[in-house]
Amino acid sequence: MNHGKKRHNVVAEVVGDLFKGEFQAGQRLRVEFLAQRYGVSVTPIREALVELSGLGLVELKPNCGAVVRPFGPRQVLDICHLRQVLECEATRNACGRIAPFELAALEDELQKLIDAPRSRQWSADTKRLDSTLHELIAERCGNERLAHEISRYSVLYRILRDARHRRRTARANYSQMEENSEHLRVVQALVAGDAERASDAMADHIAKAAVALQHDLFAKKEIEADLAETFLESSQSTLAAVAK
Amino acid sequence: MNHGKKRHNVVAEVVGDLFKGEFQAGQRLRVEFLAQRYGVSVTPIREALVELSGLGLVELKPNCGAVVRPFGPRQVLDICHLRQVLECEATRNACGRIAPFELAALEDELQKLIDAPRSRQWSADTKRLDSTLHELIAERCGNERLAHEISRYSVLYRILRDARHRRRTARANYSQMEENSEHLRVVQALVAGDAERASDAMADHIAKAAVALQHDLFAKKEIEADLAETFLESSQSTLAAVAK
DNA sequence: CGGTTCAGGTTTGTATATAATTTGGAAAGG
DNA sequence: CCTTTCCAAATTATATACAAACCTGAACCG
Repeated sequence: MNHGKKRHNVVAEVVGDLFKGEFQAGQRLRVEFLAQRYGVSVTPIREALVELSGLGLVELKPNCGAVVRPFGPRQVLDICHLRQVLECEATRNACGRIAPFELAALEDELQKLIDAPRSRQWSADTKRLDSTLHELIAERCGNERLAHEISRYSVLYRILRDARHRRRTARANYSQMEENSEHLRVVQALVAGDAERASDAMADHIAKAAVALQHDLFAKKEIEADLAETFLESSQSTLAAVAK
Repeated sequence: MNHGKKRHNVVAEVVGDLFKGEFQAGQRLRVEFLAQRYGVSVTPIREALVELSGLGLVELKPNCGAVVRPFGPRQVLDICHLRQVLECEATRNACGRIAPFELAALEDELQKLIDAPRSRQWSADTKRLDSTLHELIAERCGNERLAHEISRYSVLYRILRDARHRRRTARANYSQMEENSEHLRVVQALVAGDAERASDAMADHIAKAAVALQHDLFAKKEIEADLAETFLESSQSTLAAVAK
């Protein structure tokens, strides 16, 4: 039943454990240890380590095995930064390549969600529309490779987001409410055919999501200096400069 | 002596064969076939396929093996586009984080190379400075992950560049001559602390390299429409818009 | 104290066996 | 003739055992 997906499962479990802080940075991951931990043989483990190395989560030294790379607030921010760069470019390029009726449908649904009362269903719909919009933009950006990279990062991001969701905080809910408005601004810019404004709206959306992630995943004191705020500000100043 | 690097070798050989057009798009790559072709056992092959999947060169379907993804002018352009996006962001962020004496040394060497006569040594120096500058910018961009992604793409790009070099054309030499001037403009902007100008210079540099690659790697008729020129123009119009 | 050597443990590669799954085509039915 | 169903061969995915190369760390020697 899960034949042919063991490697994938192992990758997901290791990523989860990494994000939960189960592994220390610099720790060596021995294949036999992992095999026993996850209840599979060493073959899928070895392949999973190659994949994790490609994701930049472990370093694979020849003849020396895998060591886990540092993972903390800084790395979460780096991931969000990459996501911002990739998705903004995709948004800029997707502008004009999405049919008006598709945008109209999205705009309609988003508007309804903004006015609708919060509920379990509302939360699920918000999540669904988030995926829909981001995937639509990636799919239509005209660069399959860019779409591929975005999908690579959405894997990481989704795990982070779910980890945050588990520690439901007031801020998380607040952030989810804002999400629909931020998405709406992106869609409206796309409708208007204004690529730069759409990209800026996307940058703003991802920057705000990054800040929320920082606050929810890590205790305040863990956050060095004010990395996250700096990220947001620099993002906004870029916007301001372009908007003239 | 080869121990611990077979997977890496297989990846390099498959990439080379892909770029040489040995494999058709959509073709299934059976592990046993590849094992025989490259003279290794199936384990390194499978691991190499996982890595190639991460590079986006093959698609890995569960229980169905690997199929090669399309590779042609469009894909080369996509690679260059990604490279442009990543390196421009790195350049913008690296601005102000590179010591003046390092920049001065680079500026000096570039200036000398521009004035120097062409020779085998000159060509080697040009290549060396190219790596030095791009690596320096990636290293100092303040985002390890961004640096990691750039390095991933430099692997692909370097193989493409070497493939072009094998088919030495007049255009290739001409393009290499321009390279030093383009690099110089990047360095000068960094010296001036002008992040946007540095990023724009980098965008221009990579766009021109992309166009040269297109013309050297593929016969004119193979190039659908005028993809490459479009890329260059859109890149320049973006620059123009930002420069106002 | 610094460098060398050596043994143990780990990774990497090879070989083989088994289970699960896909695939392609043949047979059956409409 | 076309569609569906089903089976068998091919292939992938996993497990396991083992040999060889290599790193690490510690004892050892100068």
